[in-house]
Amino acid sequence: MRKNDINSIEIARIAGVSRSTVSRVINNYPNVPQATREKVMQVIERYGYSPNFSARIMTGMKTLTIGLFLISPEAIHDTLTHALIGDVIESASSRGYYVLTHIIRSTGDTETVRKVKDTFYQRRIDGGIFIGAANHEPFIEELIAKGFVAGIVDQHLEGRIEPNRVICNFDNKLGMKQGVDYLVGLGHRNIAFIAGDPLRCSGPERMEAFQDAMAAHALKVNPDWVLPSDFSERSGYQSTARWLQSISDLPTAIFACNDSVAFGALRALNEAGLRVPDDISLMGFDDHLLSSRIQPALTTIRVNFSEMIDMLTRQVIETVEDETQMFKKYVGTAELVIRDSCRKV
Amino acid sequence: MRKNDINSIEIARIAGVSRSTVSRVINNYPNVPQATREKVMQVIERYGYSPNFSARIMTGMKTLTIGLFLISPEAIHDTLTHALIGDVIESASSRGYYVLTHIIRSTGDTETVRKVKDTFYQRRIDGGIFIGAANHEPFIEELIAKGFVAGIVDQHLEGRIEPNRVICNFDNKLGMKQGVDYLVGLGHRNIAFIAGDPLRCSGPERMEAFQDAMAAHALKVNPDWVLPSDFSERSGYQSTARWLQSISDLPTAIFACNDSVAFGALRALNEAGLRVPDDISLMGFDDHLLSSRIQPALTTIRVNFSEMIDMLTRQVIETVEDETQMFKKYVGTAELVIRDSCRKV
DNA sequence: CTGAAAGCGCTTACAG
DNA sequence: CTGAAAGCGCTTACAG
Repeated sequence: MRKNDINSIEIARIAGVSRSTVSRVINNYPNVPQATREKVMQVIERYGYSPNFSARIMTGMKTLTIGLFLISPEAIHDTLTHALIGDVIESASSRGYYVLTHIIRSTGDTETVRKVKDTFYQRRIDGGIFIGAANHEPFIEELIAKGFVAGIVDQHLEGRIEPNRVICNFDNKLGMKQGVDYLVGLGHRNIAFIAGDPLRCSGPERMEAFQDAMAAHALKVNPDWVLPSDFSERSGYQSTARWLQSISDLPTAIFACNDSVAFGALRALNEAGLRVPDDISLMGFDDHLLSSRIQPALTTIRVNFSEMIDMLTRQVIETVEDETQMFKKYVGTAELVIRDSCRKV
Repeated sequence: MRKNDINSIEIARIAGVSRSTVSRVINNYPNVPQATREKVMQVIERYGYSPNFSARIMTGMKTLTIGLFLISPEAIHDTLTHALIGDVIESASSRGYYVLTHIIRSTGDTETVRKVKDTFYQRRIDGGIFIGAANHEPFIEELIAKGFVAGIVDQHLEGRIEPNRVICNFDNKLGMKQGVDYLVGLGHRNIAFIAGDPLRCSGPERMEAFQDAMAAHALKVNPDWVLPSDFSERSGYQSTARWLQSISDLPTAIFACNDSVAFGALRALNEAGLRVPDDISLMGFDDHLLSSRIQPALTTIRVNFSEMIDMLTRQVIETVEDETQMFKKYVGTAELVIRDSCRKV
């Protein structure tokens, strides 16, 4: 009772043809006369037959499934990540693809990594998308080397342009420049920076872009004012709290590597009795869904995650379907959004 | 190069045993001597072998995959739905399960529904979870009748307690009672209600609970003050805007069937020049992530979606793994959260 | 304890 | 245009 108990051999018998012909009809082979095709189709419809998926895969057919792998040490309660997941599913579904998702708590967990790799090796998916990966994550590189198609968010490897590699980024340089220009325009000279995860591509990239943008105004970056963090609200909070206790001089502004970190920093600042923007200005990056809602509304750099994910998903699918595709990289633009968290000094 | 080119027959040859034995080792059969087991395991490790997934499924093994099907006419941009998806993935991943997701734009789209059903019939998944389904959605009932395990959010069918049916709800009666009691306690007598999707279980259920709670205070529900809607912000907005133009008397409070609808209603009220809570009080249901952030912060009934989803996912997996499980239903509690959108009259 | 063989349900050269 | 047969890679009674 728990199986679709009719198979191609039954269909063939009822239609009075061979399984070969049934298969040809299903797979739209051109060399089937219209009359035969219709006769077979009628039987297929009548019995609600659809070919067994696993059996088809074993013959090397596509799975119409894209893998989505989230690399995240903590439970995923971040609205932004949730939205990214939704966007992948949305984009893939609209193209008739299923999405097979799994969370990788740690890339050091060999069993989970193994399961994820098997997903490719065993052809459960046609290609995969990775969110939260370190730049140059070895097991992903291994998959790419094996020829599997992989789409990676926030990744950059100089010179790696395999046709089965699809990557996407934002224009961090442009974004950081706009943010720093704006702060400098407000009169800020002493600007702290909360850095992102050094292992992720955009961590060092935003940091470097920040330094370049400062240098363009002939401003120095005070090493005591560069805080470590990892893109999470929690670490933004902890890092800022610790830093506030350790320093004597305060900058007039803080540029956080992203909005989540800015949320954490804001909380730490408030707890230390500092008001934003009256006592200190705070700038984020990403334009998180909540950024316009918090108190004070966060001035930030807007990037378009939905568009990026849609592009990435689309290109992964296109690459899967047409192996002659070339290396693809998407770089989303960035734009300053002025709200209430920065003020003139 | 694109396949895991070693198979059980090769492993068997190298280890000097038969494929049968390799299979027994992999599947932890008890009747394999320790020495043999280790010999085989070593070869498996060395070659990074893992059995082909499709081939295993064809022999009737489990897939360790749960389906997640979202029934939603529009693109999913709702934070709450995103969070639900994340929770399913989180819960399933923590139990070693993959999640196969697909969006169903319309249950009238026979091709998509067919693809979803095939997902069960072809054993691509061990069981499925449905979000956004109408109460008594025929194709889901068909799957349950066939013996597949299905977990359904927001569903209730009197007397349907098949062991492979898993459902979850919130205590709408309790929630509505608390909300109405609170409003009445603030002096409100004239309370409008924005109803949810009549096809979904909690639509009529919340409506009825509202009426019961009103009746308990001997209050009548004015039929002109019952607005249709479908749980979406858009419909909350449209319905409220239209209603405001059509009526002469205003109630002193509006109870929305959920927070999204309340957001829409709030916008319509503001556009009509009405202030919440000064001119009219507004109460939501669900405690949406944004409810504490909006202006004014929304008074609402809090339910715990994460816990509900985790429970549902867990029970679906347990039912899949142990067919002797009985019918399971989860009813989450509901609790009043007082914020700023309701005032005394 | 272990191997040979059947069986799962397809697709696709191959031969006609 | 179409069928018989091989092959995909497993698992699991069956027989020993």
